[in-house]
Amino acid sequence: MDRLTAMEMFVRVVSAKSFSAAARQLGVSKSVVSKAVAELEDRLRAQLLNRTTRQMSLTEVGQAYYDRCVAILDQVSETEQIVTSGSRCPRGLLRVSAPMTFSVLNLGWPLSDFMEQYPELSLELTLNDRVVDIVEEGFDLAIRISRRLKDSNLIGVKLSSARTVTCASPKYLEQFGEPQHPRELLKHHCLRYSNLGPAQEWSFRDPETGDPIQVAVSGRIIANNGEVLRAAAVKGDGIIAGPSFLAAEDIRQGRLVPILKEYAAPPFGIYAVYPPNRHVSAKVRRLVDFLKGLWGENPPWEEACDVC
Amino acid sequence: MDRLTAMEMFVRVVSAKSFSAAARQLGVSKSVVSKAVAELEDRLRAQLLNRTTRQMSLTEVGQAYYDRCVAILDQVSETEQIVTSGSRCPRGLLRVSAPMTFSVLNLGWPLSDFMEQYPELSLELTLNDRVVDIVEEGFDLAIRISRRLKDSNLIGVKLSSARTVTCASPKYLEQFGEPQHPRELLKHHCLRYSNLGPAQEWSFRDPETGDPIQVAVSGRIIANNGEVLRAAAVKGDGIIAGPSFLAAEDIRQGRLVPILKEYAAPPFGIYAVYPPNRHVSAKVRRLVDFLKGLWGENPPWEEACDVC
DNA sequence: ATTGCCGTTGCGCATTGCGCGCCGGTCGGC
DNA sequence: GCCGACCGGCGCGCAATGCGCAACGGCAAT
Repeated sequence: MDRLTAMEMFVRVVSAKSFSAAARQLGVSKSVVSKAVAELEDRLRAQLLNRTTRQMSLTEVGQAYYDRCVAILDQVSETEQIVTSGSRCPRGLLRVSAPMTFSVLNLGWPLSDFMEQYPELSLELTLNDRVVDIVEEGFDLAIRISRRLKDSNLIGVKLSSARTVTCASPKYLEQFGEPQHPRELLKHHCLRYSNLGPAQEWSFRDPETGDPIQVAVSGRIIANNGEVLRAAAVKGDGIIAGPSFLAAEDIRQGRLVPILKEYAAPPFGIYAVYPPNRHVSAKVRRLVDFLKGLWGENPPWEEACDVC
Repeated sequence: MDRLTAMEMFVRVVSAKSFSAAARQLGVSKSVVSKAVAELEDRLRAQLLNRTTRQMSLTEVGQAYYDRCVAILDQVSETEQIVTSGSRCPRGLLRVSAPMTFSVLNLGWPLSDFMEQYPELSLELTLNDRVVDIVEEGFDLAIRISRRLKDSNLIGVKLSSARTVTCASPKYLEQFGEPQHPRELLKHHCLRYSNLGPAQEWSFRDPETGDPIQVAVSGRIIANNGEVLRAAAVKGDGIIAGPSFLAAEDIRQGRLVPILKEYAAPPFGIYAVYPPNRHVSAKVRRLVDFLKGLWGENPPWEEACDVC
């Protein structure tokens, strides 16, 4: 018999001053209550209750045990309360890993709104363009931007999508001409992003055959930060192939002009990724839901790129 | 699965940082440990542990739960310690009911010795010649002096025996003559004890046939206290038929002389009586053992009466 | 004397308990 | 780079414990 259940039954018996009444209150047969108390007494090798047929009284050890049982049961229920509450209402610390550029542009204000909803929640947002080991480093959630989730033992939820937009400033295009085919990029100044690995190949797709086109571009500027490259592109330093969310505002304002639009590679996904735990905490679930509702399949950055 | 056992397993897993190690330490199969933790997580609807194949880490709620589990388990084991210790070593309050006269004469010093052995024990000795309801009034133990224990739902242990000794002072016998047969008591001043009920019959036994002889004695002094009657007898006020332990010292000193010795009724028992609990506490067990060893079947009062 | 309620106990049945063995996966040693 | 050891999880078969039901003895009130 479960020891805590036996304690609960014993406490009930004492407070009800009756085995039968306790059994009724607990919704079990009285034999269960009787056996529970007898089992406690056997384990403790002590008499807890003096049974007269007509009434019962606590022995001295029974009284001491009763007091402590009440304390223990209180503590247990308080503990379960605290722990269980975390599965209903977001609370505690939420550790999120997210890519740098995307988050700076799109995650700041929304997260602030999210946090306002849950006063008991703390957020630790770690911006990093590395692919972090989410469980090893103790993150609750990561936001990944990639064409395909390869880490199969993680749960990935698609939040939205984006695509790579190739563009340059009007001034640059005026000066160097607008390429009409990806291969022409070889003769252009391309602003390269170093985080994707040493091999700097830009991906396109043939609009007729659908075949991928890889172009090993070159250029004098390489950075591991999209914002820097974007600023360089706006300034007219070269052509940038960056995510739509990075270029959207500049395109909307006319500072950058999309090129090679018909050769655009398929869009990639923006995912929320978390460990495949059987019990997803409320804080993670709520944040994922929040992010899903935030952008959907027609996020603002895509809209901005479409209208061009 | 027992909730406390599951907590213990969880705590073990955390401290060992491994399910397998915890299982080995606890002497169970690892599937049990795995299921115990999984069951905890299911009940709490929360993830307690982040499992990587190679190592595991506590989640935030897991850490909080772990801390509280340790506290709860400490409290439980401390409680069991305290309660169980009472079944090994006498402690707490020992409530004893005992007859007045016998205890004043024979229980004082021995009980003092007994108490010296157990510093953690307290004694509440209630002297009373009533037949108390031992469980109703909350006594741990009662000492009963009677020919036969009739309260069958109590456990009775024979500690020793005594008998009724009929005697008078030499001066009384000189003045009124020594009766040679119980029936002659009808013509004597008999000092009567009122606690045995309204019918005042003294019991004897025919030494040849073994038949009981009942004599409805009379006399001008009735008391519910043996000491008073003994004092009266010593003073020469009449014949007393009292327990051997009451008269022993006076007989030894010659202040009282036994009479009608061959008509003496069979001895009666001195019993320790306690409720028929399945778990007899150490304090009761030890006191019973102590009292049994104290007198045995040849108590000092019997010796004193035999030599006469 | 009878009735009703008490706590306990035996019984039958269903549930859960356990250990065992296997699986996918990861890491260390050679 | 490959193999073996170990990890945690899971399904299986068997045994143990769980439960409710009903009967029992005891006691108090009627």
